Amino acid sequence: MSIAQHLRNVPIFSDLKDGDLDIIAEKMVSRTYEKSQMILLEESQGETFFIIVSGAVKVTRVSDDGREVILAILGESDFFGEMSLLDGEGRSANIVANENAEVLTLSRSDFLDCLETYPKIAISLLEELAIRLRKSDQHIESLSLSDSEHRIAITIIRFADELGTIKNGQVRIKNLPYQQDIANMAGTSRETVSRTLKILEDKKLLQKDGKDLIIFNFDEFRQLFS
Amino acid sequence: MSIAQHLRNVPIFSDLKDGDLDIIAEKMVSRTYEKSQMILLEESQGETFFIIVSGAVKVTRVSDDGREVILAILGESDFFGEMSLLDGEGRSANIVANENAEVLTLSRSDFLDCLETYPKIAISLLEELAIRLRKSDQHIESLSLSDSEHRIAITIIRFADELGTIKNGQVRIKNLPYQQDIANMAGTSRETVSRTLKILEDKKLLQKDGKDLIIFNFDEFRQLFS
DNA sequence: GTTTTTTTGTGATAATTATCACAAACATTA
DNA sequence: TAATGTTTGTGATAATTATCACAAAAAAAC
Repeated sequence: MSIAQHLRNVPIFSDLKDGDLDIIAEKMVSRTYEKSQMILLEESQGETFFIIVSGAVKVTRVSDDGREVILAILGESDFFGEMSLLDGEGRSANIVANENAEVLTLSRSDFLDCLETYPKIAISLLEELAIRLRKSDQHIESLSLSDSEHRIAITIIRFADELGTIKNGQVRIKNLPYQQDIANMAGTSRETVSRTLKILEDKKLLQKDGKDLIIFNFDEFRQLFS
Repeated sequence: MSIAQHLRNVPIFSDLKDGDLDIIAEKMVSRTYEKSQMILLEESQGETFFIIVSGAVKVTRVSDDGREVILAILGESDFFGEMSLLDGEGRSANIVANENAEVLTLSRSDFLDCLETYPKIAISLLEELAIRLRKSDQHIESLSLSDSEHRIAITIIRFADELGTIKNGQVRIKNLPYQQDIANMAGTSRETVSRTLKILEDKKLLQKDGKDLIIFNFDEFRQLFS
């Protein structure tokens, strides 16, 4: 698939005409990263905008003593790197390839030019940031008010929304992330994730299938926990 | 002060020329709310953009069983209501007047017109949302990784940044919010806030002075906890 | 197909923090 | 100023969850 064709799948570019897409596509550069490779380091100057073509990355913050919080796991057609381009601050998070990943990059100046030239992109980006802010707010609520079972369930719902495939009411999350990653997202410990997944299985709400996870009735599951 | 003069203090409008400010100012309507009055209700359709002229509001989410998380406390020149205007979803949070408050409002269509007409506003708004997202990320990190003492200290730092006045290295937060509100922001209990404030006083890091709170050495305090 | 490494499962224990129950301090109103 | 309502302080206890320490299972490397 050509770069322009990839761009068409990215929400913030989807409003543009083909010609405009081509112009932007020409400015983009493709890069690949291997699993576990660091893409962006916190505190470094942010000078690039990224779009994920394939694979997945995790957005993390790491505390002084090395413990990690996962803020999000992003997949195909998601983008990142815009924040420090916009507010001029340094990076606020690390980005690591969670699987082998192919990305498209746009330089700071080309990105800002884009916003000026195509106000529609700016507005789409506003929409996207509003959605992310909303998700953050939900995340904060969940961390503040819920016990670990709920937080873990909500984390699973986020994975299902992001990475899952639906088949008559049943969701399959292919390649469920490691328990440690789930824990780092849910703000709990790896052991608690292990125990809680078993509890949810005992309650017949979900089931492990190799590396995948199946949620039997996703609507019910969501209603139960969020 | 005229409406246009107020607007000049608001970051997202500060780039505009006087003439443009006047045009926008004409479309705005002033409203006042009394302490504890609900300004926006979660789940209601979002049709208005708000700018705070005086007073303060709190942005909250409330769980089914009535417990509240405070996402932010906003003051003079802050704005809110943009999120559901942008992504078309219903409100994600409640807004309650935390003190008597005067606000300016702009209708959904006038707000969106503004973005189209003045791309600079859209870009400033992007910057502001990026800043808020960054703060949310920090909040998530703190809830995930820190113990209650740290979370409470970080909450105090947020208040100091938002509401405090500096005088030779010492910050005074006038009218510190109730312990219950601090608890709802820090994701802990009111009693723990009470006990922790005492611990921080014992450590000679801060001191209560009537309704105010004084942080003796703000730089040191920030360094200790964030 | 072994060996080695990584990931997951699980018990026992410790640490943190919530909750409950009041008392004290402070504000507000009568 | 007394009376009432709110907010804060503090002990005792209970509940939740982290941590530690391994064993089991699964995956990757040899």
